[in-house]
Amino acid sequence: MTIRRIAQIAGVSSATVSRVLNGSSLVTAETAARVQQIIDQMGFVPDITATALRSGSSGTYGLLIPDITNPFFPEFMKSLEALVIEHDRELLVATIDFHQGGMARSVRRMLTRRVNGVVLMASEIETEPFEALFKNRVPLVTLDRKKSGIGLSDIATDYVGAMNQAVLHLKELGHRQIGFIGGFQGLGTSTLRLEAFVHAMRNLGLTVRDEFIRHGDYRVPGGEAAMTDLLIRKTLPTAILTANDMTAIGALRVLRDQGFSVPREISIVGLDDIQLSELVTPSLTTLHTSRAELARLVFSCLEHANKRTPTRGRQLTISANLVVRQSTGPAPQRKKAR
Amino acid sequence: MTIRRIAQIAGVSSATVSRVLNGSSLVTAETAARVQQIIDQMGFVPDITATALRSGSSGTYGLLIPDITNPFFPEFMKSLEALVIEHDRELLVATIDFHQGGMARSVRRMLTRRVNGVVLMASEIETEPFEALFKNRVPLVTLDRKKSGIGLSDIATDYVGAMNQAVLHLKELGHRQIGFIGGFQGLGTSTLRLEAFVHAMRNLGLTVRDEFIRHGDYRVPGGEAAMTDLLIRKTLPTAILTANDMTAIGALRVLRDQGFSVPREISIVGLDDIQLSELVTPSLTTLHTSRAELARLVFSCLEHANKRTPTRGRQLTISANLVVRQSTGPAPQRKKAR
DNA sequence: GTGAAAGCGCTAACAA
DNA sequence: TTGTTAGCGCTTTCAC
Repeated sequence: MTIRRIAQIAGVSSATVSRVLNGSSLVTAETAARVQQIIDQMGFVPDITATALRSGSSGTYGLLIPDITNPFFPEFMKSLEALVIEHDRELLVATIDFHQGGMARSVRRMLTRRVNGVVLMASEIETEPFEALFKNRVPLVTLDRKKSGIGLSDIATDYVGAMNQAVLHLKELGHRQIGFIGGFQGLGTSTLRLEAFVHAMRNLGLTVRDEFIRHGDYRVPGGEAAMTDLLIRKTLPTAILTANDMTAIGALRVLRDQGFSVPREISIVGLDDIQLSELVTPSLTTLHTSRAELARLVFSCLEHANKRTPTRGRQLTISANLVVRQSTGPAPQRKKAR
Repeated sequence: MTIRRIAQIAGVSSATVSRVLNGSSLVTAETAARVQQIIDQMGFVPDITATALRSGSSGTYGLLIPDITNPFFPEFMKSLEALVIEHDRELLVATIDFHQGGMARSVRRMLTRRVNGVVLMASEIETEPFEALFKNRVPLVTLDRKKSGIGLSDIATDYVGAMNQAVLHLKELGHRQIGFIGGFQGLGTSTLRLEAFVHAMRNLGLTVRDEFIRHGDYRVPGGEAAMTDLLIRKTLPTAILTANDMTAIGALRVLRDQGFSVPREISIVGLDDIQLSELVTPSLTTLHTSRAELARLVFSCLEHANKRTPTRGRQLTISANLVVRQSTGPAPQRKKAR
């Protein structure tokens, strides 16, 4: 069933059917009604691939996520999908495999489908595969890269503000020896988060001790490994901040398995506030980032860039706020009983 | 940049470029090399929307999921996406909102994009929106509907076998009073799971008591509500099976909050074995279903149906197996100390 | 207000 | 082995 067939049945031209489908005001209400009736009657659904070809635009945005298994991403996707659908666009999701040049392949997939924009939910990237996007004038929205430019927008979380809240909370609970389990070493957002931690500590007059700092992988195993490693030492921090909730949950598991009591002996703070953080035991004190708000910002950057390209992208900021639950408590009374 | 432009530069026809792109053996290695070099050099990526229009097939499969926030689905998606990409196809994901006719809208989205098949990850459906799929000869793969036909395949989990394992496990631990928190009342897979529970109980000579049966919603709140409701009664079951892990986790939370000890006072069994089930405290004894295996079956049904339509779909079965963790233990010694 | 016709980028049947 | 050509379903000038 095509537009022409409908036209034939309705006794009009295909142009008129097209106009009806697109709600053009150039058609008599009468004709429109008649055509629409036939469309409904036949259950006709226009072929959007033809529209895409004709217009050179697929009405699709690409979403590149590193690990769909981290609940943060599905939660975000849900919000973004709702916005995208509401505006009659579509979302093409690709899980990027950091190994084996999966990045280049994902970008190619996006290019071949003629997406109108790409969202990259990772800051740890070789920029090279993305040259292809710029060359093809496909707008890109990134997170925490803090670089914007022609066709390139970025949304950065205010980790400094966030870490300040967390460290202040711990300081008020009497903690002085505070550790940090980060993301990947020396890369993009991981560096940002670590630096924000260091900044907050200094800002509040606390000393950052290198031996209390470890790296993870944004997943549970990384948090476990880092926590295990920290526990080998004689002196322990009384509280630990982490790069994200999954890391914190990994740390929590190791502590539980090794018989430590949280928060009595050690306090843990996550980052993201995924649904899961409320479900673990003890529930996780964490820095909440709004997935819905992030999705809104991402979407507005995409649409902005699609107004008329090439456009200068935007640099936006989003905040994170402390949510106190049960994984933080008063510092244990050891040596410095104060 | 188009195929014709490449042809021009290479001094060949667009047909030849097309052949090179599609790895046709009809081209001299020499010509192919020259053309390929120019393609690489120009960073040319063919427009798949044109191919789709021309061939009438988008190379895309649609995936309809009810709740991307339930970790089961991302875990499944990951496996399915890998398979789909490997075969140079694409996945179009739609979260179906059961309310406000979101189902019909999702189906329409799929139709308009000319997908080559749709996977419906829910059995509780009004069949009506799916008529449109059949009418347009789009193969459909469902779960737990136990109906197959022309262009309709189904993959059913062997809940009877699974529930048998779980009930046997509990029986061996001395449990006799076993309850069940199901999914939605009277719908598709929910009914299947409940019936399987009843079947297993009878099969193992145990009595099913209606007052120990509740319904949930496959999410944490549903499990919480059902558990809360069960706790109002004077007599409690000593063990509870659930329709899925999220429900079990909800039950676990309520028990913890109300000061019950799991598994000392009451045992809980989940279903799915999502990653999370290992992370909660106590870790969840559950019935493991393989996401990877399910994805393989789903994908094979899709490809099968695309060989030559209309084809008779298949009815497949997949098993679930007990994984014992810490949420189940010996029945408490109350009256029948035995 | 409506229709005729060209063409988006690609593929495949046919011709050479 | 390579080229020519028609046309997939749609939108959009340009006529009428």
